[in-house]
Amino acid sequence: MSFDRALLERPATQVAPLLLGAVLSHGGVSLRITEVEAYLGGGVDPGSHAFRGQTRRNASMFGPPGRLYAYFTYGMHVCANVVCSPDGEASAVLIRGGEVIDGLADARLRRTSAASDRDLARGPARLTLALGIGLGDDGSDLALPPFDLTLAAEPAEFLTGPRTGVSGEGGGAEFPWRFWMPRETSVSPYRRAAPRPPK
DNA sequence: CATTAGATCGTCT
DNA sequence: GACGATCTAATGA
Repeated sequence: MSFDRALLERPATQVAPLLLGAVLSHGGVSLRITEVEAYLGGGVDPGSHAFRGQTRRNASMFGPPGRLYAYFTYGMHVCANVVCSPDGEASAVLIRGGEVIDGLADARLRRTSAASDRDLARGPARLTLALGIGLGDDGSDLALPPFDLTLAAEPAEFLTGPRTGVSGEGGGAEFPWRFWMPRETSVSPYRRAAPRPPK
């Protein structure tokens, strides 16, 4: 197989740095992952979809590691996670950014609004679009076609900070679970969670 | 570069 | 009924 599944049987916070530099392929496009965020289960992570236990949407997070957790948000976007932790325990790593290294033509066709090649997969929703990942792919095994995930041979150098777009308790400095590779232009710009209007 | 508004709908309370 | 693990286009410095 394309990756050691046992490596993913750990909490997402430990798996996240291992995914930096890994290559994810789907839909004729391959990209080198440069930015991720970790989300835990067990009720310890207020920013996680699994914070209040299992629901229909987050069921994949509770499944075996090495599968895809894809969800729909903001009425129009799909985001992709790599499921971590043993079967029955929920945690996942959100893939936030990457550099397209193969299938540039296909990626451009799906991302007609991208201003430049570096924007093709810069941001979680842009990334799923570039790869052609949809809700129907939720639960797919990333080690099997049409997917492939190959971890980097050498551990990547990385930086950490607060997670992007997470509001409430999970958005603070107590959860510095965003991981990215320094000097990579495909890392998405940090955005604070949108504050709700004054009344 | 920075900030802002608007789009848009499934999910959970 | 409110709120998103967001993006794009538009505007101003």
